[in-house]
Amino acid sequence: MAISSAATASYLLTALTHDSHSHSQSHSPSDGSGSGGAGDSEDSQPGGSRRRRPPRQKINARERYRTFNVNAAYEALRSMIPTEPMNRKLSKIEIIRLASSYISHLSSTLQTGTDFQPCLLHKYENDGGGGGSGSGGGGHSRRISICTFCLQSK
DNA sequence: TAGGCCATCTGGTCCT
DNA sequence: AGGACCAGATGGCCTA
Repeated sequence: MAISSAATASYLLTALTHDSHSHSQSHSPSDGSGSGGAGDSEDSQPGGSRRRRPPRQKINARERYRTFNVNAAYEALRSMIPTEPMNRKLSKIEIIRLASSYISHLSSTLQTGTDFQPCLLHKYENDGGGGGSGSGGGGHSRRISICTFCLQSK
């Protein structure tokens, strides 16, 4: 992560628009045979006996740009999740899980009309129905799950 | 050093 | 046909 910068975005865009049919972009994160994959994406084999593969640079650049956009979306989502401290580093899976949990928390806040442990209150209010609010599981267990954001809002 | 996380490459599939 | 999306593979970086 931590790639979010206008410079990176502009680099990715120029890499896309310039078609990148040159090996001179050696300052890029990985222009041809980077860290991953088979690496021999080039069509120039010394022996020349191998079958030529179509140049992948353009496709790779597009994929990099797509990944950049995905990461930008992760950052946008991350910025909406309150954490302590606020700039705490979150992995992608943590962002998704916490965002899901935070949405549930906000939903409970709306339905109960209070911001003091709304998830707990909401659970008690719905206890008669039998269906647990979210969290899934077997449904038979009586475990009380403590909402992270309820704990934070003390 | 092992494990987690990530970026990148790559080939396949679906869509326009 | 070309682009978008996806999942698998791979290697690098960081932390406990």
